[in-house]
Amino acid sequence: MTPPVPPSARSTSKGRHRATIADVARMAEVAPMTVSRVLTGAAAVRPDKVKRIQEAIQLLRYKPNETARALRSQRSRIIGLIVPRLSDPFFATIAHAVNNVAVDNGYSVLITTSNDEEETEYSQAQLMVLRGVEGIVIIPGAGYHSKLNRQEFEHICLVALDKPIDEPSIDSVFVENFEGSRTAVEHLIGHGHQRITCISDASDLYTLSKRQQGYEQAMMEHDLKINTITDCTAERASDRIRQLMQSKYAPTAIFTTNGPATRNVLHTLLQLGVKLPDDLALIGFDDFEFADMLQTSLTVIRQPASEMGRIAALRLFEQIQDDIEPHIGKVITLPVELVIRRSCGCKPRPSTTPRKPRASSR
Amino acid sequence: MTPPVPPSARSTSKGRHRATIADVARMAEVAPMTVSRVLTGAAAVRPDKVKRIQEAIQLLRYKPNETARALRSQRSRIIGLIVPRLSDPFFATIAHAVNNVAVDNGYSVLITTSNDEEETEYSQAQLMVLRGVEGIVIIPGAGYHSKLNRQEFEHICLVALDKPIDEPSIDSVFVENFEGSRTAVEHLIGHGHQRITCISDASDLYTLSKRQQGYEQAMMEHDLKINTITDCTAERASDRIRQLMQSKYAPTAIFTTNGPATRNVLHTLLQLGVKLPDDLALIGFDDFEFADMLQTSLTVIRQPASEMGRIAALRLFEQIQDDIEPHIGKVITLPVELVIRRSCGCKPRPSTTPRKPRASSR
DNA sequence: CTGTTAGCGCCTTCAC
DNA sequence: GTGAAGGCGCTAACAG
Repeated sequence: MTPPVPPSARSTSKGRHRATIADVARMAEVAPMTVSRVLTGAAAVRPDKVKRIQEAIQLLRYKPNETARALRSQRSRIIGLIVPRLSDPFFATIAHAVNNVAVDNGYSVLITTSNDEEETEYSQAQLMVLRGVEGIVIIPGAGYHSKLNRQEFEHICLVALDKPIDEPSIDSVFVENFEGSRTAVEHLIGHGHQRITCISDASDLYTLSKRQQGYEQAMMEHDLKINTITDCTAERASDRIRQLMQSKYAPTAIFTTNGPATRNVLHTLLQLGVKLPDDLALIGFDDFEFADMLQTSLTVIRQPASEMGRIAALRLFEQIQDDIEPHIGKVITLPVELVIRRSCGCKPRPSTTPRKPRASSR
Repeated sequence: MTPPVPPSARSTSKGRHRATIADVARMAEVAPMTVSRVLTGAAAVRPDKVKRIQEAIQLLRYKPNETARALRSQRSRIIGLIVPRLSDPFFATIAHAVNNVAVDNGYSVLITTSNDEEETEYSQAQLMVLRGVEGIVIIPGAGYHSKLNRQEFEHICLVALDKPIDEPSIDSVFVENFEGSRTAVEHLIGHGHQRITCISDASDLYTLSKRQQGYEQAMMEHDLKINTITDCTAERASDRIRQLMQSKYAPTAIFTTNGPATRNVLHTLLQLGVKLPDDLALIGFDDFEFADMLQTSLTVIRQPASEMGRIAALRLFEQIQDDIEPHIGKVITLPVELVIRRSCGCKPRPSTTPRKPRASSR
């Protein structure tokens, strides 16, 4: 039982062409327009014709060509998503959530990674527009001002995530970087610490500086001396931390402002044989898998990664569906959560199952 | 200095329409076709006209509509990528690499997550075809036979990654699941272990069974008794491991066959207060961030995630560019690597920097 | 080298 | 209810 070959079939190196709406119309003996109406439900069609058309669709295995639809209707049903790196679980989790929302809305996602490169981000965003995406969710890369504030993006739906684009009218979704950091540092202060150092890894200026500000606020409110290290990259971490721990103002607690900084610091502390939380207390911004299974389980500020992606995508679809002038400048800020484990000095609660790190969405 | 408005400009709720090739042709006083030739370089055009055309392009900020191009030329310059979950760092790292290859080839990536659901995977793959993707890289979901072996995918370029699609003619990229597992188990045997249990989490049948076979092979070659647990899910892990460790055949070493299994086992061992590697040795299949910073750093089999994505995408582009009948059934198998840390019982090498977990590509 | 014609597959518009 | 004409923006095919 070989399937019937569409009348318009031609053989190419890639095989037969798929059936078109004209093929269906011919087989059902109606006009292409009538088939279109059955497909889209745009207008009523006599039941007997509907039946003939549906039979033809079945027989020919007809499926509408979405590219042609997009060209004709100027609606691609595709959104774009730009992230710095997918190899970062935080961004990847956000991407997962964005995709789920898109699928729920009948949309597909065109994704790209900027690799934190200004030009890549810009050219890929442009390309997405040329491909007709109806909107873009972007996590701007670190270390530059995104060019997506340019005039050419003026009329396309846009939601910035995690960090802002330098243009006040763009909708944005952030977390409480300042408040979360202040909470974390206050927690350390509550444990009696006075010498607390804030350590960043010199990447993302926006989130890191907000978190540093939260640290500074907490310190100032308690009349404590501020000590911030901002260049604790993978290469320099070891030297900087050794130096810090050997200085006469060695801290009794550390607050790290993002995942990489936490990782770099932890690594060096392990090498130095520093025991958490006895020799030193530590709280990091951003949770990660296995944070609860380290030598000393880590107390962290958890960002709602999945929720961030979900909210950003939902906001994008609001823009798309309302058909509004997109750039309202709505800012949504999501709360973060202090997840208390052992590294801050808290005692483990005996009868409670340990807090699991970030769960995947769905 | 406001930019000139294209002659065809109309205002809509989303702002002006962008300039078309006809606008450029009009301004440069040539035929649209000539503009097209300048754009694509398909044929030579007289220098003076080229200049006029390029000026017009600049002035009108003309950019070609890629949807129209795709429709006309039947080449979307888009590939599809289907992964079970992006929240899994292994898949996300692969996705990152696939995207990089795509961008290098001037292509974009339409991504979707199947959430390990047969129907989602199938319908999303279909949708991608309707959107005109020139090929698909797919990581099939666990727990079912992918429907992408259906006739309707017969003529589209396809590369399966990590696990096979039940159709021998589809190109595939795997890792050495069997060999890697045998190596790991032999390593444990080399440490003198005789009672080694193999633990899986009841997810992906293909990779897990290959890895179990590798374990069994190593055990049989050394006349050791095989003991395989296949249902060590997050819910049951705790009971199963307790039970195992208290039985009179309690193992002296464990081999876990994937990341989740490793995680589940580790978690329970921590709760039970089992010390690695003294009370029990452990090797897990699949490396992860922080594997080197756990209570006892973990010895693992590392999969070349980034390389897997890169190779799969390259193979897809070979299919696309060669314009061959796609389904050759080429199988590429990548080697894995035993990363020795502490949990297997090896002594740390003093003067060496610890092996870092999976690095991100680029 | 350049322009004309035609049409990719679909849907908006307007007759009937 | 239904169909014919036309065009979304672009380029293949063919003249010249």
